[in-house]
Amino acid sequence: MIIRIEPESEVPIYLQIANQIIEGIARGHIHPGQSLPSVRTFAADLGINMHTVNKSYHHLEQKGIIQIMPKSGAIIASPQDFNETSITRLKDAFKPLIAESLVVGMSHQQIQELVTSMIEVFKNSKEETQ
Amino acid sequence: MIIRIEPESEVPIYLQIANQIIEGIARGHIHPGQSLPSVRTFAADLGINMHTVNKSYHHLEQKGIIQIMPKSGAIIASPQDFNETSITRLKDAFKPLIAESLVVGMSHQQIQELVTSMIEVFKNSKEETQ
DNA sequence: AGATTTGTTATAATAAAGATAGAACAGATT
DNA sequence: AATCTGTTCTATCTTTATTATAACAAATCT
Repeated sequence: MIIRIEPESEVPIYLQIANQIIEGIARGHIHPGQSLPSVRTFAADLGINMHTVNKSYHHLEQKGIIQIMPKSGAIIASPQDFNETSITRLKDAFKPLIAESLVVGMSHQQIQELVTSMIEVFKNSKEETQ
Repeated sequence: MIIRIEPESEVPIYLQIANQIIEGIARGHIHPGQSLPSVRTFAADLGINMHTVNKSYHHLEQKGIIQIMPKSGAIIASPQDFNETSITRLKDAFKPLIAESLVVGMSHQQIQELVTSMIEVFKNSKEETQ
């Protein structure tokens, strides 16, 4: 999986990595059960520090998206391993964005279309990879 | 409009304020053209620093949601004043959330239902207020 | 078994962001 | 004229983000 880091971005590097891993799973480039590169080799590939990658992994583990096996490595979790709190957190994250969309003048339909088209993008690239 | 600040939240105060103002507009508690409290009085009401409120306002102005009249005050902008870049930024913000929703195991329908129910919440409280 | 790789832990340093504080300025409002 | 407004400036403090070394012990590989 190819990950690109924008050092000048306002979003921190460890979140850029985490988000792109999540995207990679959604697109089917990587699958549950597969292992992620070690924090050291990943950091070397990206040209960044080991601890930054480590922070990404723990961020993903906290979300329940990966499982870190101490002294061994990290693997992508299966969807059935997720808890209800994941969805609660997602709701809280969606709320301000939907509010802003409405304030900006988007209609109910426009917002739905935006969401649908984005889901399709992920599902399409998943079909291509499978 | 009532704004509640959680000092222990991981989301910065200036964003809590901005998000709740956006929500207030979406809910119809405040309307385009209306003026926001001055940064000093608002800060006094919330028990926080003037500069934190000022940062909120400039954050909202950058999004195009309010207009700051120098040396005078801030008013809520009208939806027609918004540019296309607002929607582009929103797309980028939605992307990681939708990816995560899919990874967590939510179906296309479940995501749509989540979005729809949230939009309804805003629209309902808007009808009540009007 | 021995060497290597793994995540973990600890300490340290730097830079940026978030928040507060106080003060002064000049335009706008009353 | 007095007050209120956002603006600007300096300053301090805390937290977060990132990098840098180093050492440790469990897991893995050869």
